[in-house]
This record gives sequence, C-alpha cells and structure tokens, in this order.
Amino acid sequence: MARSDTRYREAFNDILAYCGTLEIDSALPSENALCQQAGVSRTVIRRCLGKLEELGVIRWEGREKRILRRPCEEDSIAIPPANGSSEDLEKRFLDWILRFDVPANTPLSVAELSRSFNVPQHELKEFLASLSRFGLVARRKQGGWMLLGFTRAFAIELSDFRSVLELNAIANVVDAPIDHPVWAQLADLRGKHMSLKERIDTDFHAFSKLDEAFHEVINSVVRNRFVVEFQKVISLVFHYHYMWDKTHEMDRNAAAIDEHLTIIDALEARDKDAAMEAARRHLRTSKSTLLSSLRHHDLG
Amino acid sequence: MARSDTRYREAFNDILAYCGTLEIDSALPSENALCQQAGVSRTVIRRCLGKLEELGVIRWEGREKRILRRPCEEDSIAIPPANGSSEDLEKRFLDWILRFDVPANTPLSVAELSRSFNVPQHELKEFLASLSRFGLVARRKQGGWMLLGFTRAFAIELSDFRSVLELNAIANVVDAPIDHPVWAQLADLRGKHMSLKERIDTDFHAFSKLDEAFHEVINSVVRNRFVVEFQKVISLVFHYHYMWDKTHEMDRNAAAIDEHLTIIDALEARDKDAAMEAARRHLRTSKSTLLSSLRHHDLG
DNA sequence: TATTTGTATTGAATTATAAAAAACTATTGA
DNA sequence: TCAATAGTTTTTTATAATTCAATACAAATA
Repeated sequence: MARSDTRYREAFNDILAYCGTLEIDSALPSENALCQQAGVSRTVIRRCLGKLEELGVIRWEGREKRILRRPCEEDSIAIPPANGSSEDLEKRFLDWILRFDVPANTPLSVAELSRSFNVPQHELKEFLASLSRFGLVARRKQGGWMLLGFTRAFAIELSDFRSVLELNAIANVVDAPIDHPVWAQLADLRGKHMSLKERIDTDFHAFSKLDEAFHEVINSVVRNRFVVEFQKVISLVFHYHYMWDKTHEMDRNAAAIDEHLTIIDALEARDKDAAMEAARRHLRTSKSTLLSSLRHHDLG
Repeated sequence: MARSDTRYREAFNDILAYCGTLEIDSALPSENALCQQAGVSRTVIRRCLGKLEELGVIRWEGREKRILRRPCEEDSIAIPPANGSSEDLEKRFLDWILRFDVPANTPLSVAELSRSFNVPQHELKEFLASLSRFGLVARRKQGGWMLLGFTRAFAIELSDFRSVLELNAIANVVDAPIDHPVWAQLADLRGKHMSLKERIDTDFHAFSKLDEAFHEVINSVVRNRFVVEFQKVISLVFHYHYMWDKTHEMDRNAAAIDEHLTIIDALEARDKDAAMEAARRHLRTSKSTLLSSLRHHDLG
C-alpha cells in the first residue's frame, strides 16, 4: 500500500556484509560514514542498525556501535525480484508501435500498456508525457492518451528534420581534424560496405544494420544533447521502415550502398560540396523510401 | 482519495441550462445525444439525469424523460474554483528559472513546485518528464528531480542547435514563392527596424521584442513540428538573456538592428550566399552575447 | 567547535479508490 | 429484423492516502 523498502533491504545486506569484515568487538563508523558507503540516507542506515541490534549482531547505544558476533546467512533479508523491465521502455515502446504497425489515432490505455510492458502506471505516464514532446502522442480531452503516430505528415517532417541535422553533421565531418576517430571509423565502414556489396545477392538483409552504423558514425561528430536525443527516435523509425518495404529490397540496398560509398569518398577527399550533394541525394532516397513504405502499409 | 467530479458538475449545469430552454412536459433527447452535447460519457449523463429527477426538474423512466418544471438558480451545483493555472506551466516554469536565475544542479522538489505554481503534483511530474527531453532536468538516483540548468555547455549546444535550424530557415526563405506572406512580413519588419534605429538612444529596450518577432518570422517559413517545439524554448532563453546582459546594451542592440537589416536586404535580393553569411554572423553575435551574459551571472 | 546522534519535518514512490469511460447486453419501436 | 436506446458490468483514469526515504534542525558529545 506504499512504496517498497528495497532501498532498506539492499542497504541492510550491504552493511551486514561489511560487519562480516570487521573483528568481534570492534566499532562501526559513524552513521554518516555508513550513509556514504551504502549510498542511502541516515534514516535507512538507522533502520538497518536497529535491525542489526535486534538480531544481536551489534550492540548499539548512542554512538557506541560494537560488533557482538559474526553475521551468518540467515541474518540477511530477501530482496524482492527486481523488475528491471522498466529499463529500456523507450526502445520497447517504439518497437511495439513500429513492429505491430499500430495505426495513427489509436487511443493508448495506460493500464493495458503498463501490464504488457510490466512497468508501473505512473512511470508509463511520465514516459508518454516525455514522448509528447516529439508530437508522437498527445493527451485526450476525455482523459488518457492518444497515439498520433506515423502519419504521412509526421514522416515528412521527421525526414526533413533529419536532413537538416545530418547535412550539418556532414559539414562537420569534413572539417574534422585528421586525428579524429571518425576517419578510422569511416575507413572501416568503407570496407564493410565493399564486402557487403560483393555478397549483396544473398546478404542484402544485413544492410539495415550497416545503414544504422553509418549514420551513427556521421552524427557522432556532432556533440549536442538535442541532436543525440532526436537521433534515437530517428534511427529507430528509419531502421524499421527500411525492413518493411520489401519491394525491390535488394536493389534499393545495393543502390544505398553506392550512395554511402559516394559520401565516404567525398568526405575522405575533404570535398565539402560533393559530400553535401551526395548526402542530399541519399537523404532524398531515404525519404521517398520511408513514404512509400507508409503507402504500402495503411494510411496516408 | 479519488478523482474530482468536476466533469459531472459542469455537465450537470450544462444540461440544466439546456432544460431551461425546453417547454414544460416536452421530452429530452436520448442519453447519447446528451453525451454529445455535454462532451462527456453516458455514465456522467445518467448521473446528471438522476440528480435532475431527484430535484424534481424531470421525470425519468426508461427512455421517457419529461420536463416537470422550469429549473431555477438553486438547482445548479457549485463548481470548485477551476485552477486554470496549469495553463501555460511551461512558460511560467522557464520564466521562473531564468528570472530568478536558478542555478544549475538545483534539486527540484515536486511538492514545493506544485504548491508555488498551483498545479497538481502529477501534472508537474509529467511536465518535468517532458522537459527531460530537452536535457534541462533529469531524474536523481535518490529520487526526485534535478535542474541541470543553463550551464555553459547547455548554452553552447542550444546556440549551435539554433544556428542549424535558423540557417535552414534562411535557406527556405530565399526559395519562398513571391506571394508567400513572409515577404510582406519582412517589409514590415524592415520599417520597424529603421524606425527603432532612429530612436535607439532612448528606446533601445524595445529591441528585445523586435528581435523575437524577427526570428519568429524567419522560422515561420519552416512548417515542422519538431522545429516549432524547439523554437518555443529557444526564443524564451534568448529573450531573457538578451534582457539580462546590461553591458553596452544600447550598442549591442544598435549593432543587432544593422545585422537584421543586412539579412533582410540579402533575402529580398534573393541572394542566398549573402543571406547565409549575414545570418551566420548574426548568430555568432547572439551566441557570444548569451555566453557572456552567463559569465556575468554565475557559473560557467 | 566540528562531528555525531536524536528528533521532526518534508518529500517521493506506490497503492487504493471514487469518478468517468467504455464495453457489453437487453429492450424497444419502426 | 435491425438500428437506436437504455440497463448493467467492466475497465481505466485521476487523485489522495499511505508508507518509505531524505533532509533539516536541535541537542549532545568529544
């Protein structure tokens, strides 16, 4: 009926183990010192000390805290199975939308989502609130949330925004110093692209991952928290839609490999205009692929 | 211990007023029709009908709902003082941070904020969650939230991001068709700039608003939900910092007016390169003004 | 006087619950 | 027969209550 006491439980076992390292009759450090050690507040530490005294592991009177006996297995308390499943909620949520192709204007039930994602309701609400900044979801007048979703307009605006960010990144790469890690990464990517190009007939599915890696390297040059935040969403959306549109998939991927290589060539030649032009062409292709994949799915 | 019944109360008064427009002994429409009218669910409507029957305003039996008497003042129920103050929470929150110069790494207490902003706690939590997308606030390990705030790094990254967006906007303006409203707006702005330039000695404070208007017009050409979302934050931050840094304020503003006019000139001449270069110069000035205002305040 | 402890206050995570929405079933009347 | 309407049940949401934890402050100790 209230918050869990996992914090206390973990701290207790922590302090218990620490007691095990001390000699019988030796003194424990101050409460504040123990706070630091366990990374919790004094309130929790004092609760732990109370429990330790109750178990007869220590004697505790004022600032006198002495070890009475060596702690044993039974002294420690059980820690409830930590549902770490609220870890990468974002990835799993976008994954769900894209994989199951949840249509735009679907009402989202917090109760249902919290069950299926195994996450407390209030956490899900906070998450949805944060997503609303991307215009992906919105509050409904009659309460609850609504998936605005991947409409045609959303895709167009996302693509345009991506182009702006990525062209900026390209411009930055050209100006990167010779010892910047991006050059080694690009050389490596060139090799991987060439290799995949040779076995494209059979391995064309592998391109999606390579595409993600390529754009990640390009964007890694721009150290900007806003860019990073958006890149997460952008790469997921494009990654999935790439995998969807099965029409001419092999041809498309083969063409994209060439486009990537053209960009790498221009970058390594430090030819800014050529790099920008090549990137523009590639981004245009990407956009139309994204739009056509939407057309093939449902709405417009 | 549960949600408020404001919805019911408002709906009731709504339906009551509607009853007032009907003749005695005439029939009310179906429950569903009433739902539509009041914009609530049938559950609420039925509760309203129950209350109306209890008050003797109507007779209700199955689908027979007849007006018995004309409703009077005392029939309506009081609506708790609607705290519309959760309206522009975002503006007020940023306003608070900037105006009182709340330092970076300040722990934010949801309880306290919800009191001072007069907004329910859960709403504030959702708001903070959404702000976390901008990297302005973050969760703390020991619970609660933390204002990451306007550090030097934040200002730099925000400026850079702004430059990327705005240079893109400039490029779009140049390509805008002749009948696009932006041209009339720019002509108007030119006039206002010239006028302010003449009386800059006395009215230099008026520039801040003009600056905001100028950048708004430039960015209005880009129809993109992501850009719009960011522009809100960007304009607020720059607006305030402009007002802060009092050193050489008049000179700075006079110079900025000239920079704006140079941009307008280049745009009207459809000279893309000149416009971009002028914009770049102006954005550089803006950035250094922002940074120096931070230096004058506190940290770095 | 600087730590350390004792105590009180405040805040946050989580749950319980009333209000509202939505889903489902039965009834009515053309 | 079937579309619209009402009755009933189930589910969901918004919000306060509850309990754990953090922090602030006072008293005591060394």
